[in-house]
Amino acid sequence: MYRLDTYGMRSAQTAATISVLDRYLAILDAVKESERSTSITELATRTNMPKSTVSRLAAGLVDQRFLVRNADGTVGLGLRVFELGARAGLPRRLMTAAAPVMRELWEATGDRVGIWVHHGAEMVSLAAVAGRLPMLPTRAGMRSPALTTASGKAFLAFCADRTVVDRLSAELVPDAASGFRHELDLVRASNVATDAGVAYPGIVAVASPVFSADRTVIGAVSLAGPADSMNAQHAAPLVRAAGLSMSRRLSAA
Amino acid sequence: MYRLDTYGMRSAQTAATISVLDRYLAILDAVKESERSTSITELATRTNMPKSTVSRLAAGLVDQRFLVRNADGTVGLGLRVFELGARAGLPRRLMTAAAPVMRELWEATGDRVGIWVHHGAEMVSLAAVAGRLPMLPTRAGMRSPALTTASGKAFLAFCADRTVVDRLSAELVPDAASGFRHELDLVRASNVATDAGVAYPGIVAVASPVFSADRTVIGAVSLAGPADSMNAQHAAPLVRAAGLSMSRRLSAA
DNA sequence: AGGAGCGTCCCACGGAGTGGGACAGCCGAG
DNA sequence: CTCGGCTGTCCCACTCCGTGGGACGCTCCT
Repeated sequence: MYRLDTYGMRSAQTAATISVLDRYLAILDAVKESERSTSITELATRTNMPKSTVSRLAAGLVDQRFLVRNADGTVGLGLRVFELGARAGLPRRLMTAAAPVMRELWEATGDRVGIWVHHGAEMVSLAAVAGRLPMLPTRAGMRSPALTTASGKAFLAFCADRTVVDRLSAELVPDAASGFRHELDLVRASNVATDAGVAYPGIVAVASPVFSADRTVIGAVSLAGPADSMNAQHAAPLVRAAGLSMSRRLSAA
Repeated sequence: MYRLDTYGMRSAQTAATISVLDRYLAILDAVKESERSTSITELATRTNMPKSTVSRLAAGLVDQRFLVRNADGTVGLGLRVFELGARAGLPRRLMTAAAPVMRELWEATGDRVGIWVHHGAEMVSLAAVAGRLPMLPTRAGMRSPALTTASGKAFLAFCADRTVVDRLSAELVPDAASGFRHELDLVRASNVATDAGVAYPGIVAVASPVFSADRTVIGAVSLAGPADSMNAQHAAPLVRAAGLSMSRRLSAA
């Protein structure tokens, strides 16, 4: 394993040697990705591994209850991943700090409230409170593109790591990239980012960054509602206040 | 690897060959178990592995963001375990079915409400409400002994798999075991189990089973409060109703 | 400087993981 | 009933990846 393959390997292929861990996690991811429970054969195709290997590895994961085996032979995510996930430090701290604030925001607006953290090219939802009106499936563990969503922009605007922003905006054509930079400037000035139906048509979202004690962004709080009933201008101060409040509570603890 | 060691291995030791997966998961568990973030050396002692091995394996887990590396070199659980955990099927379905009911129960009583599923000799908490936000686990992933807690007894009383009950009650001295069986009979008759300070001193808990569509128990809902301010007799009907309501919602979806 | 602690890296060794293929069970079609 | 196609599992020779003692570099104390 290991990042550098000391001997140059010719030919395309995947190469770069795959460790056992990669295989196990590929299986877990494949299971996660599929909405319902998954058959071994399906996993084999999705992960590009021999069926026999998947069978063996999956059996190991089942033994450890990272997967559960259903009566029909398919597998789903097991209890153990839940136990682990529920203990992940950063999400927990953010969530406990955010919970009461999210609720206040929800009571004040009735719209969908969510908290997000950044990962790669996406934002990962930690928790969401459903709004009263039309619902896109928003739930914990869900991902949304960082570049286009309000929460993503709120995060990126304050992201200290320039390389992250550069890498993401590299996918844009030059003038879109400069427009994007400009937008981030505005976000920095106002502490709120907005998305008016770009990421999800008909839905307006407003988001504000959340900072940890050392003043680095760790996520964003967002408010989203139908374009016709929600007013971004009106919501902005509320969301900004929520972001600030979460940051304060996070530092306090 | 594999369960049966075909050749008898003499001497004590651990033996029984340990697979890579076991090692990885031992590390994850060790990290989970410790409240705060953990050093590599500490993990090495806790898991009984050479430091060098732990370092390498942990690095792999960090690469995959199953662990996060803090500035001081310690590690904690990463975002990825959270993402996985948030998608585990059974907990999710139970939680979404349970959330509104838990909230009602909380509003009616003000006491601590939790839902639990069974695993081995313990009950695992899926979610606990102290605040008003549904779906925000206060202390999810926590474990309690199945034998002594209200939720454990509520589950065991209806557990179709006799071997589970037998195996657990095997640890009791004979007359305690028969007393336990008798108590389970009462639970079956009333649909509620009670624990008055045995598992946790000064705390009274009442629990009721939750059934899936096929009428098998999958967990329990519990209500817990301080012994002096909570009345088990009074709470019982509410908890029983909550259990029924959850079961109904679970079958409906 | 010296020492004690940490985490990482190196690399010869060997056992653990690999996966093609045989196999058994379960359907629905012929 | 028998066939073919579909599952998931098991076997086992081959080999490659994980192993871990020990060297190393680092940061803190004393």
